[in-house]
Amino acid sequence: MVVEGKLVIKNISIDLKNTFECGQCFRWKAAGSGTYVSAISDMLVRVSSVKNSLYIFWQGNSIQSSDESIQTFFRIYFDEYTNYGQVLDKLCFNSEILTKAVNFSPGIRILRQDPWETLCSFIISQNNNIPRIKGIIEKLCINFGQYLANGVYSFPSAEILSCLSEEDILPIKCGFRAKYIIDAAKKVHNKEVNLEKIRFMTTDLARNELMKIRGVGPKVADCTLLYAYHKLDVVPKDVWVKRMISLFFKNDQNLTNVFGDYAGLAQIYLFNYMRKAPYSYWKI
DNA sequence: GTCCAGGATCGGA
DNA sequence: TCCGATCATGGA
Repeated sequence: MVVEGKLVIKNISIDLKNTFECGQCFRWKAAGSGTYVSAISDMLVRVSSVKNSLYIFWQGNSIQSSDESIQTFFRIYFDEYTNYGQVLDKLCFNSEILTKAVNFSPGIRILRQDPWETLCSFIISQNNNIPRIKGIIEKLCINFGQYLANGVYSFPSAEILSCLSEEDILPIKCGFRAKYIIDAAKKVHNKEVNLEKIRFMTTDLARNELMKIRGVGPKVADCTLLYAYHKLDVVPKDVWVKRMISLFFKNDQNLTNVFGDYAGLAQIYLFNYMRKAPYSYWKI
């Protein structure tokens, strides 16, 4: 049985291109005319934004949830209730580089993605580049996910992947990360690492819990905390962020003691700026 | 051919 | 505790 629904969120400041292509997620695809398509859970989802309204359409095959609970899910997924304008104004007030970054790519919102998909995606991200990360995740979904519609597959569950061996996932060409994915799937499925309990843990405990998985270090754990669990103070430190800090901040400074509770939000704007702005924009 | 990519692990000092 | 080599893969 096909279930469909739609939701319009009014008065929300969001730039879909900047939000979906800033490096926090890997599966939203441009579908023309400013529209983006992806799979969330077992739903095929299509979104577009006009002026200050966000239009969300979904269809699924076996959705148990009520229409109302799905609407609530999307309001939280797109972080409707955080006032980005107010927060960013405050953060930018004392930071010239962040002001440039926000002006360069405005409208980035930090999504609340599925913890398992986020964890698995950032395990794949290690020592890798974004185009290839997307390719590997795509192959993972095609091989082991469920076909939805329009060429879109769901992300395979930890349960599905926990039954596989490293050899089984050779087709996705993830290299040395194969053993990490399998270990993560097993530990998440048997609740040795309980992704639901992590929601209620302090940041430090949650990070240590995630790092019980082989191939999950501080960076992968922090990306999961920020992009799935919405810990907005967490700053994942990759090569770009380290590069940026060495260029624009003093030795004893880090993004946490400059931007406080929203350092992770500052981080995604700065990360995106460093990667996409021409060198002449941000060079000293 | 070499270098690098949203890093983590391992062994040796 | 810290440091360097190594881990697959593919594009530049």
